[in-house]
Amino acid sequence: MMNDVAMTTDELRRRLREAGMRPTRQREELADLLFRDGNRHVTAEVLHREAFQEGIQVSLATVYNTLHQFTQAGLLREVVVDSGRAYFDTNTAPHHHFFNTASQDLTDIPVDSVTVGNLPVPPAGTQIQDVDVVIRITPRQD
Amino acid sequence: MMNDVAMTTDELRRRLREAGMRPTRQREELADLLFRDGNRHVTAEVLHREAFQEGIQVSLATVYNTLHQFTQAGLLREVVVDSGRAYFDTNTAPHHHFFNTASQDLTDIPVDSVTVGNLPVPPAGTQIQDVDVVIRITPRQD
DNA sequence: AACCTACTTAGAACTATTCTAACTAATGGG
DNA sequence: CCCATTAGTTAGAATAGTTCTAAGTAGGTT
Repeated sequence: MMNDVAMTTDELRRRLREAGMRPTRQREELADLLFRDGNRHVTAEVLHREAFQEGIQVSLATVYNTLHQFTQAGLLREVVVDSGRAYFDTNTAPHHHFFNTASQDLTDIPVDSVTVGNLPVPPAGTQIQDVDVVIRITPRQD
Repeated sequence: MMNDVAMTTDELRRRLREAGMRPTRQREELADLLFRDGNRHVTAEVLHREAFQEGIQVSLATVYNTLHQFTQAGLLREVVVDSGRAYFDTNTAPHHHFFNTASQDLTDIPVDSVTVGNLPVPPAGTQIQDVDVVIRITPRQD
């Protein structure tokens, strides 16, 4: 199944219901912002500001709740690249990230252009959950 | 040069001087905690508590300052694995990490047991600074 | 419509971190 | 050795990001 980021309203409602969530105005409008224009990487603050600018009335608390609930439901994925704020990625397929430390900008790395080979054996009593590769980049000084 | 984590007082003083820092009691005692027992991964809170337990008088502000200054001087390296707190690693040689999401425990992955091959070309105008691999692990459910 | 329960919200609370500005200590010159 | 200079330390305030609380609101069901 391909990661069809642009999602219809019906598709979204179905997925919310499957996850035990009611399709509320706030969740639908935030989902529209998140999924209508292809892959995105947002923080709670950024999404909240963007909603406000579009005239969508939603509190910051609801933005946080929604981001976490969507993540639980598999609609989003959290990406850890900064020890001060959480980023959420609409692309839930396995892939890795560039993080521009100067601009705080997070972008996807095309799946096949990094290969992580030769995975280590996890410590006794544990199992691997995820393998995250973050390539930190800076503006090039010429 | 190998990463000689256990550092003599003289070696430390030299490195502090090189980085333009005076060798103060607080910096020397924190350095001792950090480097005397091989590789460690600490948060500011943890190091501060540990110092307190050993009878070392140092404020939390100084712990933060010291961790950042040591990082600047190349004695430590910050590892980003949690969007809520910063971890610092005494091992500054290139290597990657396991992060146990249940226990919040961070451990090194032996250098050669992961290979990241086939690095992608960074976006125009940028250059690669670091490649961080974090393998998130959980307790195994049997 | 009425009821139940999930959802949203403002604001308070909390956690990690940084800042401020007053004191203290290391260093170097006389 | 003492003083002046400047870096460093500190308590506490401030800030940033996030979560919590408890009161009101709105889906969904009957």
